[in-house]
Amino acid sequence: MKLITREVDYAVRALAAVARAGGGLSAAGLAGPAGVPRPVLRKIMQALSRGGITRSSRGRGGGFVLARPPRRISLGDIIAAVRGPLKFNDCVFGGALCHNHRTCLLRGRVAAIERKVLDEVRRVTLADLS
Amino acid sequence: MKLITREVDYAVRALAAVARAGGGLSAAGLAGPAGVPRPVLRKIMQALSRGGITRSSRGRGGGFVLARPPRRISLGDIIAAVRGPLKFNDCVFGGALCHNHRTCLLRGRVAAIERKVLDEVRRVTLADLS
DNA sequence: ACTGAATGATACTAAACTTGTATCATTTAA
DNA sequence: TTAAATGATACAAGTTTAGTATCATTCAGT
Ligand code: FES
Ligand code: FES
Repeated sequence: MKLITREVDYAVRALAAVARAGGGLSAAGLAGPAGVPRPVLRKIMQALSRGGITRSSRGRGGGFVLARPPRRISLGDIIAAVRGPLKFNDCVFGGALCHNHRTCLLRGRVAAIERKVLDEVRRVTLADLS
Repeated sequence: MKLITREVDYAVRALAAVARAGGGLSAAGLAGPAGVPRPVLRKIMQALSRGGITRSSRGRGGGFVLARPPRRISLGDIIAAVRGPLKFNDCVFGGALCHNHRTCLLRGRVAAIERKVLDEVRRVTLADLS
């Protein structure tokens, strides 16, 4: 039951490195020091760019920069970009027609807990993590 | 990223049924109405008994009863019995010798969030869910 | 005693998700 | 023109979750 997957952890460390560096960093430059397989980091950085957390420049000398200051990038943003939006309360029967949807005993409670967790992960920013 | 797995959901519904029934209920008696595969429910009930949430009696006429009143059975207890203790912050590198353990940026933060979630799931009791 | 209904314990298969790998296309600076 | 970089995808391997199958053990009723 992981809140933080390995990819999220990689993402956080990579972003922290980018923040430190100031300038742009390439995936290769990030993977090496962090001990992350290069293709994996590439995939993660691509997700972060798609999610609007970094901006990328292609071609020779290209790389990644933060799209906004560290203080405005939250752990929640990072999780959302890498794994998709945090959803604790997805119906355990795969959505669609859940015959218990109305009488579900847990749905509301779990949704409430999810909201609190969301608050927490949004409160932690990259600035706190550097 | 599921806080509640299908098995936990099954467990909650089964326990609610046991609570309603007052007396003992067999796995067969529980599985049918809830629409859960019988062997699956059996496995879950066994886990709940091992976890001290229900007490079982074997043999003909046997079945399960709550080991304590619904108000004293929390969602946290149920999750722990069925899936093992809730751990959000397991080191994403599988524990052992994590070369980042000391410098890990996330560990403390995630542990704090985990504690809050634990508080929440412990606050919700079977009585609330029935 | 015997039988049948029930749980205890385990081993196994199948499906879903996470993690890591591999390619090819596109862009850009030198 | 070339080499270094990202974009986009497809694939393989590993891990976790979900479901199935068996056999052993207990116990009430006859
Ligand atoms: S199980 Fe589908 S909503 Fe609760
Ligand atoms: S990655 Fe191992 S402790 Fe953070």
